[in-house]
Amino acid sequence: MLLSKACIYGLRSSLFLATYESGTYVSIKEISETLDISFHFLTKILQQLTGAGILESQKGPNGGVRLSKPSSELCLFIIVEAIDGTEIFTECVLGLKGCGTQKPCPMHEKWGKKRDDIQEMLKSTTLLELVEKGKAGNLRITSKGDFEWQ
Amino acid sequence: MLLSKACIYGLRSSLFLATYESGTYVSIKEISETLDISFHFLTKILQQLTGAGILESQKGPNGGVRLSKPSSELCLFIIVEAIDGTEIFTECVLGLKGCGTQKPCPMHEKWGKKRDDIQEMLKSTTLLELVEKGKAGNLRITSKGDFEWQ
DNA sequence: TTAAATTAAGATAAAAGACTCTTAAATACT
DNA sequence: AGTATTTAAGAGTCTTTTATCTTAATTTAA
Repeated sequence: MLLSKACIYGLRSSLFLATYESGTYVSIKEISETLDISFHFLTKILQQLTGAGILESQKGPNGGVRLSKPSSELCLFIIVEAIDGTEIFTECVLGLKGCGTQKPCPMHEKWGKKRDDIQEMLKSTTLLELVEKGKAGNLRITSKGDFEWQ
Repeated sequence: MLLSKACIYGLRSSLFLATYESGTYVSIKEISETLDISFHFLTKILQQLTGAGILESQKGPNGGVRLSKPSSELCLFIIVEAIDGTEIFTECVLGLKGCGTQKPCPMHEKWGKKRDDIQEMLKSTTLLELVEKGKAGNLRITSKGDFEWQ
């Protein structure tokens, strides 16, 4: 698995938040129920995103979390970075520490290209783009597939 | 991490075995010491590769393991497949079960391409190719980098 | 100003992955 | 035959990830 579960949940939640009108807080309970993710676990993950400045949170009734920027300005990369870090974009496919152009492994060049491709993809894909694609094709963001795009 | 540690150790060991003259058994102890991998853990991993027909094993003095085929006929994919399985080449980047062309997620197409690229790379890369590359450039297959190509 | 709603934070538990230890089985060599 | 060497196999431990439970802090609204 390329991304941790925490990271995947963070991505799905961000995508879900991007379907809401900008500025409205959505409670974590609602997110966790809609996306079928453990509430307490999700709370911690979204705290990380809040800490990273990707989300804003509000306590109390009618509180919740929301995107800190327009969905057109949020790419997948910064969410992955905030939760899983950037190590996955630098680490050696053979697990060798310090593998790089200085002292590479035999796979370094080939793997480096694929890694960079993935990173580029995550950087160039915005939440807005995915929401538009999702709406247009009625695509899934839950395992059950019962999510209705607004 | 894309590949499990077990898988990485399997790949490194296979690469190491490919530096030996075809037919010679190499003891797991030697592999584990050279590549700095826990002996008992490695034993199990190599048992998996033996079970999958990628390696052949021989018990007793002067026993060990060896590649079952010429290194030119062994690609990285079958080693990954034997240890980590093929799920990594089919699973959804958002973790949605059953995500596919039938009922895709918004990332399905983009991620599918990257996944396929990686699979293609692993299928088209043989142990021989990596050994030749390693010898030519004195590249690393250990973390310490103290490995000497024969 | 009190009660309800909600995120924040810490402690705990369960599951999975990574690694270790022990014993058994097979084989070669003396 | 006996002994040392080596893989095979099973049980057990440690660590990280994933998930849960409990309590605290904040905020809205009646």
